[in-house]
Amino acid sequence: MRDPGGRLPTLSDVAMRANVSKQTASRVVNNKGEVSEATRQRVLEVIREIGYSPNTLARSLVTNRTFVIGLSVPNIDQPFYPQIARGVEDAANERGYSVFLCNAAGDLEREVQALERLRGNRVEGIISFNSRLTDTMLDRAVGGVVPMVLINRELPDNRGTVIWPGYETGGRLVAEHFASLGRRRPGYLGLEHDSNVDGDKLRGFTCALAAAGIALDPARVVRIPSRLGRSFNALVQAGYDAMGMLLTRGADVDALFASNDLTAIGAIRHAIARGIAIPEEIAVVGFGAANVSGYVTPSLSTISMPLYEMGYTAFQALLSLIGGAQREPQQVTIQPQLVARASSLASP
Amino acid sequence: MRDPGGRLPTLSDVAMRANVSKQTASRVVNNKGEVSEATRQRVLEVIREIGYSPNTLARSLVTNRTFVIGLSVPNIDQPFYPQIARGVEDAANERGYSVFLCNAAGDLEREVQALERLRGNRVEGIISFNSRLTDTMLDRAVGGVVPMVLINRELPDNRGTVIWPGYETGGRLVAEHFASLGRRRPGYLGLEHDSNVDGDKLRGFTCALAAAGIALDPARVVRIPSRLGRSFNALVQAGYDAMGMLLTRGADVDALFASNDLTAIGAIRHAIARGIAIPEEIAVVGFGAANVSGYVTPSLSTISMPLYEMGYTAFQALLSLIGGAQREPQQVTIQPQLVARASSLASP
DNA sequence: CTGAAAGCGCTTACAG
DNA sequence: CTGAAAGCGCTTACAG
Repeated sequence: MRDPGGRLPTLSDVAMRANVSKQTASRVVNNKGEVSEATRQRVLEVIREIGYSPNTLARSLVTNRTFVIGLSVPNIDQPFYPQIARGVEDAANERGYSVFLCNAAGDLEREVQALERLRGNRVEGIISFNSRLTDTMLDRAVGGVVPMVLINRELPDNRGTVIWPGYETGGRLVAEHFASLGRRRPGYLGLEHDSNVDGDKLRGFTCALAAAGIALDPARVVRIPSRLGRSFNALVQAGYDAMGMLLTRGADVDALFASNDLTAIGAIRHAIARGIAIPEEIAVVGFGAANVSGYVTPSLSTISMPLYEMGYTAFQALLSLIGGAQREPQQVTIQPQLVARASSLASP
Repeated sequence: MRDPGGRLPTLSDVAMRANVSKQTASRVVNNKGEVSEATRQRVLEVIREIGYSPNTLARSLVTNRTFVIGLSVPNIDQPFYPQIARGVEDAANERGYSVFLCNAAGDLEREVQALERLRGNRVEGIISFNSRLTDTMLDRAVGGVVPMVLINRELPDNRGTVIWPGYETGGRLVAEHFASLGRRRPGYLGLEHDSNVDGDKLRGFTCALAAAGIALDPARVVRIPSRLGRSFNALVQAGYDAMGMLLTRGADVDALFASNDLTAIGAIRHAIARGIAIPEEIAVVGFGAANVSGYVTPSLSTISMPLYEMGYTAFQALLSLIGGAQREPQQVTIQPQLVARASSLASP
């Protein structure tokens, strides 16, 4: 256990019991450098005997490499993030890296602490999703010295890599979908905290609507005031309430684009509770392709982001920063797709 | 960045520029030991100037403490696990600990590698959920020397702590629910990989049924052959298929207990696709209280486990192992609750 | 209130 | 093929 036995066996212990130098023991542990077969076997046996496992911390101290990266997300307990996390971790493991997971929970102080802790642990890089930190906070936390890949956010000096999902394209796809369905009174249900993300979605939506000769009436736009990192149920509830506001306001929408699958689900539930037929009276499209969206009733049309691939790509981008292969600031865009389901299509 | 500038500033750099010894610099960094206000200010300024951040690895090497724990789950991209992970991480952060997350993905080799990596990083303890490793594999991987909390699994020599959710109680609750609804032909839909977990659920179910004078006909029991760590959609599909088997077999069930919310959802979809009314013809109850379960149609009755609390408790148990406060092997049981919804109740 | 020395467990040149 | 020495960045007794 901990205190009683004290420390774990070290390389010196191995060396001593095998009658070789630490140096030689190290050679067999790392399988590098020439060692006679006889001594190799002897050392390996001692290792097995005393249950030796190399102390990675000590190794890192001298090699200056940890093979660890940090991943910061607002809240792993929301759809989207687990799939992204899997993508990151799978990519990382394939290259011998481990992942520190941090939930920022939409709390600035907590996010700063998490980043500082990551830096203290000398992670080789950080992937940060939806960071709400200001440029200076970010700089202070990581000292502007840890390679970073940011998703949904710009970087201070164009250092590192920015991954920007095609939110604008997503908004455009929804607009074209509505137009093709002959819906002329579209509405938008967004999230305030996601200002830049939301802005992109709305911009794509508005532009493509305009191109189809449809105006987006401001009376048909609602933004949910909310902080990041809310729970699953809280987001559904927020969508429910927002739909209430929209309807109470008397907005006669015949199509609704909700910027998040969970708020879309809430909005639909509110509409149904009021006896409004979905999609006949209001066609609804969400965003994010959460797993849930295929199993609600009516099944939810949504803009699908390749989440796993996004995580996977993020790690690859980070790795090329770590390797120093990439000098120029880079911007990666990932394109979404429309998945049309019952909530927007006439016939299920 | 990485190679170019080379290493980050060290405590020696701070000491040199502040004209003090490393020792004194260390005292102000750690806020421990007496330092005159003048030198403290001088040192702090230098720290800010050169952007010094203590190297936790070096510190850990001498203190023999890392304040890091490992968390191994089959697949974070399934409901249940994210909420548990949040509970673990929140509890850990409150005590100054960080969490290494590992997805075992139902792959034994990957799980062993993950554990070895954790040991190499000298995590102070490990929480492992649903490990499929044999006792010997587990022992080899962690050297029987890292404090562990296992969920859903026994420990080799009764070392550490075992958390066992009240699966048997859960099964009993479902049986009593069915009995009170007057259902006399219950069926069971389980997962093969979860043999011990499944066994408990089934045992509780069977016993309580018997107590109510109802027999569980083996023809009404199906077990899905499956490996651990499957995706969300794969589990729903598995439930869909299993329901098909049950119905094809001609089992005339009037109530179904599915051991997992996702397989329950799949089973319901299959039934509906065949024109079977839920709950009128078959009452369905799932297990796990996944977030989704409240939003499908009909909403899914389920056995609710306090997932977040489970994670939180797991960390606390681990901490008491780490502190050496606890010597005796401990077994913690967490009790579930029935959440009755439309899939089992006559009126929604 | 401050500092010189030793050591945590490893690897990296450098000799032989 | 093998080893003695130095050092990674820190903290811990021990002196003054």
